[in-house]
Amino acid sequence: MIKLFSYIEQYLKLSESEKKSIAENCCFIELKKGDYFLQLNEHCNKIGFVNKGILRAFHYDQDGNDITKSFIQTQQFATNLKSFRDNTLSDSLIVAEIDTEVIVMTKENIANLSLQIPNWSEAVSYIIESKLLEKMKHRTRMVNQDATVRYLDFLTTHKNLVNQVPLRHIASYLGITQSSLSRIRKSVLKNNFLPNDKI
Amino acid sequence: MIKLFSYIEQYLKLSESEKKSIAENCCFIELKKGDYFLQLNEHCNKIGFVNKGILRAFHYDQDGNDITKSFIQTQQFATNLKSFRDNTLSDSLIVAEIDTEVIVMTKENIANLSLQIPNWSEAVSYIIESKLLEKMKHRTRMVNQDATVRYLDFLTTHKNLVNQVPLRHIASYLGITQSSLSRIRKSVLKNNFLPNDKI
DNA sequence: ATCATTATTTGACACAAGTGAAAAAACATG
DNA sequence: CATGTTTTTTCACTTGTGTCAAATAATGAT
Repeated sequence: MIKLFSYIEQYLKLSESEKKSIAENCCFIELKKGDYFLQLNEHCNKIGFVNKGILRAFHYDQDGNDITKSFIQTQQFATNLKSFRDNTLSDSLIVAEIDTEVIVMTKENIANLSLQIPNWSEAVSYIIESKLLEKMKHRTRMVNQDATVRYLDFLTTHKNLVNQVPLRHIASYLGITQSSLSRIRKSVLKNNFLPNDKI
Repeated sequence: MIKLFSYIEQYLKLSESEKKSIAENCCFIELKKGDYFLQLNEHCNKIGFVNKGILRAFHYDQDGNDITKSFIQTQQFATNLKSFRDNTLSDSLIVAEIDTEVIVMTKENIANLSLQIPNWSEAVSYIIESKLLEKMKHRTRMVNQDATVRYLDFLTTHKNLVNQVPLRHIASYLGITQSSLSRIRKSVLKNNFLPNDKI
């Protein structure tokens, strides 16, 4: 819970009573590796804050391939924002990559808090937009870089992830095949992290 | 102005007096081809709504290459959201690709309106988030598709754009070189829009 | 119209990445 | 630890894309 408070306080100073309100408006769940936080075609009416562990958001493409959209690490949020906002069915799934602790707030929780904490809604919007902008910037970068640079980028933006999740998920996240990622890893190792003078 | 009203009314019903308030809180500008709507390192304190024409948002990468981030067509918004929200310097530029009419609202205008129109701020947030989600989805798709599919995608999502902007800008938007785009266009034409059984 | 400029296509070649299958390594379970 | 399963690497081969330069085509200004 401490982590959640300090996260929110980056954007909105909280009094003790406000923290209490927040604590009363969320619940703590533990997911085992492979458990789903969000299923396909579920109405996503919740936001999860990863306290510990790793979640992975993905969807199935037209050929049924599992395509990773994001990895959600400690102190990051998990939800399908489109489904959450518009009450539509989720087109993506969120699964625990390892045993994971999640603090969950429902839409109702969040609405309750907006009555109890001044500027709560504004802060929530601000956080959501910030996260989206960040992801956006990252994705835009990915379109214009080759696979090796994308992988090196990934290593720095997703510290300690590379040995905790299957490489095929990283490959789909990077938009390359697993064999290709394997070759890139080899070349990165051999060339002492500076393949082809990149980066 | 009519277009702006009908756009906003997708999200928030407006009374006549509210429309009047909006009209009083924006200004209409005409940009000639090549004119900038937003310069590098400017504080972006405005949002533009394209009434007619085409704007293009881009940035310079580490090697000084002009990389197109988006094309902004009729009834779409132009701004650098990060700079707008956080009062930081813009790392991107927005230029008119052809002669373009833009309805401009400053941050101050928007703040004024929030005092005059109930739910104005919420609607603005909602619109911004929707746009971000849309762009995000699109970008994520781009990472996992090959260049030909991305180009065909582009043709459908950016109707009538292909013969109004230089191909090199489309190429950088798609994350490929101009020669590569040229070859793709050739093959798409030859194969009657169905290259390699794709799509 | 003509010329200069800019945009687009093409060519030759090298390198990057995909494919499908098989081998090797790592991991889990009895 | 032994076995079966999953994950990762490797192989041979094909296709896609980048690079750089040159050839065409389109555009704009005088």
